[in-house]
Amino acid sequence: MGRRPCCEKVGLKKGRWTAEEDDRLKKYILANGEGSWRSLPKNAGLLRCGKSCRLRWINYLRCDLVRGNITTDEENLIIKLHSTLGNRWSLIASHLPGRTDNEIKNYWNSHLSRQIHTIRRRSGNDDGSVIVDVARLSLPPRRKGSRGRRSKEAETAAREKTVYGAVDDPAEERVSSNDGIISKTTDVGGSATLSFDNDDMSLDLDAFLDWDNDNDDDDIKVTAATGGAEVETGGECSSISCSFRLDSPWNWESFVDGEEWETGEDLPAAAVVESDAVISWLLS
DNA sequence: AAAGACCACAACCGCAGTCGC
DNA sequence: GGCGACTGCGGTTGTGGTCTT
Repeated sequence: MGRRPCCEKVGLKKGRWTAEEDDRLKKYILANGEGSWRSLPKNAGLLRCGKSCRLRWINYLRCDLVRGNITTDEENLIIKLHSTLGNRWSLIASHLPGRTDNEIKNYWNSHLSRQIHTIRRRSGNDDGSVIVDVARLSLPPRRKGSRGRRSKEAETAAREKTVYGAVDDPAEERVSSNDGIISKTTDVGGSATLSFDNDDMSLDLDAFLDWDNDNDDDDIKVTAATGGAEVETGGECSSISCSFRLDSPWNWESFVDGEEWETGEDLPAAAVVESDAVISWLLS
């Protein structure tokens, strides 16, 4: 004998909840408490599956939910927790009061994974090595509803609204360590160089230069070098250099071993990319 | 102005773990 | 110990809103 479905499917309503349904469910649970999801719909006078009621309550109607956008702190925490816990959303959610596993899962899938999506298999290379697209890692998430490539104006406007690592003092540079992930914000004129010592890691130089070429205002200039020799385009590179205008706050996320690095300097030898750790984290 | 593309998020579905009989 | 009910979790899908063309 097979498992009985959680509820009789016939005649039950599906899809979006109405305000009246929400009201009924909320009143019932406030009066009778959570639980007994199977019998709840009938008792509350709802033509819904018990699982649907439970989900609606947990993800939307509960009083202790935090409304509003995920903050930068929460985002950093999610990234950190995901690096150690993987897709165990309920466990991750337990560390973020007022946030639900569904909310975090959706946020990850729609915002963070797209940034993480910058890791790609190197085409034509079957040794499992990967490419990290630093340009895309650095771009803020797209706004809802946008499609395809942004217009230059929209791209510039969105970048100006970027809130990554806001810096109060223009001369200040902040570096935060996060289990091998360094988030670096630079908003002072100068340059920064990111070097990869590991052959398994490289930059998608084409994408990076394409992106740079789309910026008319010259707020960021990119040059690239392979083995110390500058190249103009194409291929992959072992290091990049970027110069920043004074009024162009920018954020770098890279994956190094926790050592700070200074504007205008190469990464210290101890701060080479830990490709294995990064790859396993990104692919987890 | 309209159509189509794309994204964010709500909701659904199937599976697995736990509990009680 | 076996079985079914219940619950919770994670993956996936559907829908509505927004933006571009």
